[in-house]
Order: sequence, then structure tokens, then C-alpha cells
Amino acid sequence: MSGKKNSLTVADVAREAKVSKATAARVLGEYGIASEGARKAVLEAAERLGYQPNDLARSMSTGRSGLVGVIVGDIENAFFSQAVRGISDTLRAAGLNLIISNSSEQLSEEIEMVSVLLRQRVAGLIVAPTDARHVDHLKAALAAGTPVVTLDRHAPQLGADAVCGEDRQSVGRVLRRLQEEGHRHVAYVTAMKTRDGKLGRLEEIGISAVRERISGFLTQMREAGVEDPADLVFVGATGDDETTAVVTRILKRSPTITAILASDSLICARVFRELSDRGLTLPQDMTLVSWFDADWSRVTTPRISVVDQPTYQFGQKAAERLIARLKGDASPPRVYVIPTPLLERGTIGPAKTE
Amino acid sequence: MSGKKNSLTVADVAREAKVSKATAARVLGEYGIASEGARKAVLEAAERLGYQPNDLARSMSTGRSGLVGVIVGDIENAFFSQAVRGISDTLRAAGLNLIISNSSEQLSEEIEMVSVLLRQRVAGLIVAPTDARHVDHLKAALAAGTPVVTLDRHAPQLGADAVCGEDRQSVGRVLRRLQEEGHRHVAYVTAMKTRDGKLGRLEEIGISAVRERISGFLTQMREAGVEDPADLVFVGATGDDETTAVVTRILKRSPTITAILASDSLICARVFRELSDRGLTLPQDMTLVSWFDADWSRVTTPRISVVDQPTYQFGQKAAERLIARLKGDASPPRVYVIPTPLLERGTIGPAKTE
DNA sequence: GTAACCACTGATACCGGTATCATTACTTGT
DNA sequence: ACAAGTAATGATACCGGTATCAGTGGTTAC
Repeated sequence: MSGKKNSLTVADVAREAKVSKATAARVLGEYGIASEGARKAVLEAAERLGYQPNDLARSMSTGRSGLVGVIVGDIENAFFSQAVRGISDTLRAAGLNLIISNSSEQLSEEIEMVSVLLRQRVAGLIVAPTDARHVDHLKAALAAGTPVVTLDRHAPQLGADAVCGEDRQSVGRVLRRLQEEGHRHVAYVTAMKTRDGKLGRLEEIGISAVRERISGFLTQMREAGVEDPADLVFVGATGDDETTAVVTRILKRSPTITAILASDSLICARVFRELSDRGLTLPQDMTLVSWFDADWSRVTTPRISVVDQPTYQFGQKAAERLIARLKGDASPPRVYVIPTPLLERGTIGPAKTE
Repeated sequence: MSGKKNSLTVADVAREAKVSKATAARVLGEYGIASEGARKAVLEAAERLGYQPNDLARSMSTGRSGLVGVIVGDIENAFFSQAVRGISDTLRAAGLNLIISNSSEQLSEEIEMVSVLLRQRVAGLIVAPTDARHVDHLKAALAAGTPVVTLDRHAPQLGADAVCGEDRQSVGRVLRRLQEEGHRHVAYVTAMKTRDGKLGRLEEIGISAVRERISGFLTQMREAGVEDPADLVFVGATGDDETTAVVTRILKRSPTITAILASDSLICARVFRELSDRGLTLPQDMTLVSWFDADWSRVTTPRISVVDQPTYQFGQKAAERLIARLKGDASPPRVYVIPTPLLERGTIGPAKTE
């Protein structure tokens, strides 16, 4: 079939340069010492033959592998693809490459991916863990000496560096701002799926960022004197139709509910469209705030107010931490929090009073 | 430093199972034959010890490598990240993984990336080549037995499979539709950089998709009797400020110019925002059509008419072709054209007549 | 003059798998 | 009963690098 027979080896180069394999390997691998003459002869021979080193073989014998595994929920989502760009740029600068995997936010797939990456003997792992309660596979990687950094999420019992946004604080910040405008009943819309379509126990939420935000939401709402804030958390906004249904349910409770928080840019886009389709004007008829500053947030009318999650920076920081660990940094694991400020644009207005 | 000492080998498992290394390798590697008893003993020993195969070593000795290299212009761009998702899903189903690289649309980086990936002995390459005239590095990969598929772009002299959209036809289709509406002077806005900020010779455009579209644009415009269509191609819309400048230049030539074609969704977003900032109403004051159906195209008012480039499918098809080649398909290279229909929404209107 | 040191080199074991081949122990056929 | 075939196994070479170690020849030190 694919007869890949032509690959040249150091031995071939050595023969051509009339030196030993060991000497050729030293100059090609840039280790040890070699005389100026030998070096020139080998380099010229390599050039003449068109020698291409084999990194597979190199990592085999050194044990180190220039490859870092990255597992995200969905690269198609700008949130992650931007983070991946940050990771990629940073790793590349350190001479590392990345293998990308999609977990589709499913634990079983994540476990499978980790196994595949470990088989490839990646130097390290950057993961957005799907479930903070099930991280044994990551813990095993860590124990086996493969550093792990979690992205956007934190799993305390894992004992790995984490790079996160200010999930809890940002939701508090937004709510306080809305409360200033007189909003009392604010809906929080998230893609999270639950068995019965209702918000269950907080400890059962696997994605830490989601849990933190909802937890912060409930706390802040209770502090503001809202009796049953769990009723204001709308889960299951996974697709177009589901989000439409959620908006319908929210509007049925209008004018009580005067503001909507969208947990990501996809949800926000769908909510925004639903609202305008129904003839509502923002922010007069409804206040809307989203997480993640998608590239289109400033093209709508009015422009959308967002909690800016600079995921490129998330990625950068995660890659930096991983590189540090690879270089031997053995300090205790830390959580690195990236500021996620509220960017006020045109969709925050005073609460509509009936 | 990173003492990675614990890795178990087939030899360890063999010892534990009291069989030879060869037998253990046969059952763990699922090749050759082994008795039921031996199989059970080895599997149990592997389980007990927690053995994890080393794919590096495996690829070393087999020569095959389960990894496919992907080089795109920018993963951060939804156009590519969607394609990557298609590639990823398809490859995964065939038991392959992918290494992602960003060329930032720079030939030098692309060449470097190809070299890195080849060193990793990837099984194949999926590339969006930055310059169709400089593909020697890809040709070399092909010659060395590593199959290559180009994505979204075609380099005839490369002799590799290509997966493309209907670049030339789609621009003709759009223009004919606009001409029906009475538009004669249509602007085409692209991110392409040129030395002097003006459109040079077509043969000097490296990205084939860009060249095809502009070429199609010029042809169709000439057919419609527009005297100097090159004046209507606006290049260099690379960032926010640059695009603003382009819009300014276009509007200066209004009301002559009655419609704008944006070559990608980033440009479209910026053009759209610029137009609404200046108080223009679409489609009454200006017609706008973009390439790529970004997720936000349907949240604006009015919704944006787009040439739908289903890049997930681009990716799928490219991965399928690569897999076929890997399986030994030696048929002559082909160009696979994915339909890119015009989705008419709200931004196409009759030409404003003065 | 020779011991000690130095730069440089080559032979070879090794990384952890796969693949080949020879060997052993059983069947099976006639 | 004996040749031939077959299933199962173990020993070992091999993939293409790196790393170790034992020389070799030349220079400096006393």
C-alpha cells in the first residue's frame, strides 16, 4: 500500500559523511560535542540527502514528547476556539505542538480522549473538565507525571493548576448593577441539561463554571430579597428550539421578569433573535446581558452588554502554567483567576414598571 | 525534573503473566494468535498492573502513526473552527487524532508547520494552503508518501485532492441576482493584503479561493457592462480600522455604489456595524451580502443574506478523502466542490436610484 | 618524560513496541 | 506408524533515534 520506505536515518547521513552514527547523531541532534570539520561534513551530507529527523524516535528514546494534549467541550464554539488560539500561540513559542480533542461535554468521551492522549505520551494536558466530580482519569495522568492544567473550570480534588474566569463574582456584579436599575426578577438561561428540566441540587452540576455562576446567582438574588430564585434559573437551552421554548416561558412570566442573563453567546444570539422577532425593543422592553464578548456583540442594535471572558488569555495563561510545570515548577497547584469585567453597552435599561 | 519512570511495558506484563514478551505483545497488540489461556492471563496481568500501551513505540516499529496534521489560517475564525470540527469528528470515527497548527496565513509559518508535522511522522496532512504558487513543501510531503488534502483552496500544480466551495460560481450567482435588482456598481471587500493597497495582477493572489472570487467578480461585472470593475474591489480590510476606512471610501462613491459584498463574516460584521453607525438602513440604503453563514447572521435586523459555506462539510469531506488515501486509494487527485448556495434573507433590496 | 587533562570519536546498549522465524506439541491423514 | 500440517509459543532482530562509556591522539604541567 503506502510504501513509506524512503526515510533516511542518521546512519545514512553518517555513512555519507564518513563518520560514525554517534557523531552524526550528535551534530544532528545538537547535543554532545563534535569538531568543526565533522559538524560541517554531517550537515552537508544531511543537506545533500535531504535528511528529516524523526521526532517519534527521538521522543521514544528521550521520553519527552513535544506534544501537548488539549481537550475542550467544542472547538466550534468561539469561546473555546479563541482559547485554543491562545494555547497554540503560547505553546508554539516554546517549541511545543498541540493535539486537539473534543469531548462534546461528555465525560465518557473525555475519559477516552485522555487515554488516547496518554498513549501518545503527550508531555502535558490542558483540559476543560466536563465533570469536576469525576476526575480520576486526570488524577491518574497527574500521578503518572503528566502535568495537567484545567481551563475555565476548576476541580478542587484534582490538585492541578486551574485557569478560570470570575464566575461567581461576575454574576454578582451584573445582578447588583441590574438591581440598581430596579430589576428584581432576573432570569438566568443556561444550556445545562438536567434530568427533569428543572434545576436540581447544586452539587450535582458537573461543570464548575456553571455551578459557580448559578450558585452566585441564587445567593445574590436571595440577598436582594427574591423569595424563590431557583424558579428564575432556566436550564436546557441547548439548541434553537429549546431556547425558543425557554424564551416563551420567560415571557409568560413577564412583566414580572424584566431582565435576562444568557450564559453564553450562542444562547444570547438565540434569545436576542426571539425577542426581536416578538417585537420587543431592547432595553425598553427587556434587559439582556450575556457572557462572552462574541465578535458580533457590537453589530446588533442595540449593542449587547456582556461579561467579557478573554478566553485567548485563558488559553495563554493555561499554556504558560503547563510550560512552567514541564520545566519542573513543583509549587503547590493554584487557581489563576482572569478578570471578567462587565462591558456595558446598549441592552441594560431600567426595569419596566407596570 | 519530570521523573517519568513508572511506565510499564509489555515485558513487565509478560513477566507478571508468566509468558514471553512476544506472547504478551500479541495479545496486547491484538495481532497474531494466542491461546485462550494465555490471552486471559495477559489481560488480567495488564489490568492488575494498570498497563497503558505506548503508541509512540508502536508507530515507531509499524511506521504508521494515527496522527493527522491540520494546518489552517486561523482556528479562531469560525470558518476554520467549524471545518476543524468536521475533520475531527470524521477522523475520530476512523481512529485517528489530529494535530492542529495555525499558519496565520503566512507561507513561512506554513512551511515551518509542515516540517514539524512531518518530523512527527503524521499519517497525512490537511492544509489550507496560503499560496497556491508555493507548494513545494507540500509536494515533497506527497512525494515522501504522506497524503495531502487541501481545504477550501486548490493548488493545481500540487496534484493533491482538494475540497473547495463554488467560489467562482457563487460570486456570479450573487451578482446576477443583484443585477436583477438593478445593481450595477457593486463593491467587493476582502481582507487580502497587497503591497500598494490596490488590486494587482490576479496571478499574484496566493489564496486560490480569493483569486477565484475576484476573478469571477471581474468577469461578471464586465459582462454586465461595468467599465472598470477592478476599481470596485476593495482590498486590505484586515482589521477594524482598515475596514472602517474601506467603508468610508465606498460611501464616498455612493450613490454610484449600491451594494457591498463582504468576503467573510468578520468583514461583514464590521461593515454592517459601520453602516448602521452612519444611520444607513438596510436594504433600502445599501444591499449587503456576505460569505459564510456565521451563527449571528440571523440575529441582526434585518437578517443578513449570505453565501452559505458549510465548512463542517468541507472538513468532513477532506477527512474522508484523506482516509481513503490512507487506505490506499491511488486514483488521480480530484477537486471536490461543495455547493455554496445563496441564502436570501433581509439585506438584498432594489438598487437605490437617484 | 610521563602523568593528567582535554577534545573528539566510535561501538553499543537502550527506549517499547512489532515482526520474523524457529521450535514445540498436537492433530490429522493414509 | 509416520509424514505433514497446524496452533501456540519464545527468542530475537528491528524501527531511528539518544546516552553511556571506553578509547584515541594531542596538549599542558611539573
